[in-house]
Amino acid sequence: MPKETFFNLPEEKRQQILNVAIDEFATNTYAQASVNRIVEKAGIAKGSFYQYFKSKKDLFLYLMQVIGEEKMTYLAPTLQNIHQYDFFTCLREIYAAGIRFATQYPKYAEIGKKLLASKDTPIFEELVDQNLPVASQLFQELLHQAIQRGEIRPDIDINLIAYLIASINTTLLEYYTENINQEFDEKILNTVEKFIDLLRNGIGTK
Amino acid sequence: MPKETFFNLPEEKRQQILNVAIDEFATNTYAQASVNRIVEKAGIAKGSFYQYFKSKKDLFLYLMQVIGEEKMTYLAPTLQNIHQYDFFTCLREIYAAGIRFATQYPKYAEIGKKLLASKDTPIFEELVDQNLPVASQLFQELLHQAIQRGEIRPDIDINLIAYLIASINTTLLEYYTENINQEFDEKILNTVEKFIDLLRNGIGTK
DNA sequence: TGGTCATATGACCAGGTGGTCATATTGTAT
DNA sequence: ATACAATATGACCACCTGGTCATATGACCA
Repeated sequence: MPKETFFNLPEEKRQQILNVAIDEFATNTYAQASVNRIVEKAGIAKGSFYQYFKSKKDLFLYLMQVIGEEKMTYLAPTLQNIHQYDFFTCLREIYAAGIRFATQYPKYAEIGKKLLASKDTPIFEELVDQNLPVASQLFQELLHQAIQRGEIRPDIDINLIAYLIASINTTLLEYYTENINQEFDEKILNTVEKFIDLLRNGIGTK
Repeated sequence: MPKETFFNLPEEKRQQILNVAIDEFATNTYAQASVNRIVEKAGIAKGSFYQYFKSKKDLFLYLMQVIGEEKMTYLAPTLQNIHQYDFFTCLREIYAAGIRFATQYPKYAEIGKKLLASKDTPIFEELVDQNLPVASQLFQELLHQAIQRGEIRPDIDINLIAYLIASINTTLLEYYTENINQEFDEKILNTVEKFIDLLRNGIGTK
């Protein structure tokens, strides 16, 4: 958590610092991101930075919290109605929410991607420790319920499929940020639809 | 390319240096890997390193070449008989070859994974420039042929599915290195089979 | 005016990085 | 034994890193 000094800052300056930090972490890994560059771009003294944050890690963890909360506002509506829909509808909604989030905050998505790409680094462990519900676990639960309701073949490997579905989320995002920049939601969601169809005919009851 | 001096080295010493380097790049990203650590662990002087290699990049690119060649010997048999089998058999063979390779040389696989995880870094561009045939392109071609032979629904999005299939390769590998260390080939290949089944019922002609 | 307190500052630190280079050591051919 | 080239060496370089700290600034209050 940032120090009180940071929250006492005028709104404008605080946002400026956060924006610069977001840029830095969206462009570089946690390890490669540089406090020196951040203070330079933000136009503050090195010493000031350490009046606001305990450390580079402190800033990053705070950023992750902000991003996480923001993402939750996108996911919450879906997660609340999760029992009203069948598995594939849920899945589509979750993917769609993720894509809307990434479209709205591409830099946040980039930071998340960079983080996932750098597992096995200390900062990653620290984050999942305090942020237990990894995506894959959510999908495992959904799959389990879907099987009980007879929506999905009971002979699938839940762990594997959940892992696959979770990673496809990232992959779909990557695919679109690489191949089709700035396209409209419609076309993106159309692709999600295609993928869900593929998945349904694969693991759904016929 | 390493300097001639490196290749004049006695076999044993040369291998020792390579092994240490492989360890270093399997444990760290290219950016995080340290020449200082390498020379220390290899028991050679810093100056000697730069008698053998033009730079850190020189060593890494050479390593990638060695790894690439090694992987090709695993893939070559499959790629040669590529026209004799249907799409899904080809796919299974390619996945299987990849998994056998990763089982045999887990450190090579780790280096490859680290590299893929750090796209958008200069070294990555440099590598794909001289190493054109990215996996996804191979799958695109296979899909195209399979559609012409009527093995696959013609209405799929080839780009997307190829990208998905390519990335699943990495994902499957990750899944197994994370969840089931040191299992026997049989079980791993069993999972590949499951996944291919899933894919077939999704995009195959019924 | 003087005192107090939160904040701002940048020189500085120890420790790392990739890379260089003058010098020392070795092997070999004469 | 001598000469010459190939190789080995580690002190050194400039530059970077995250983090510290004594000092300066300025706002508010008495």
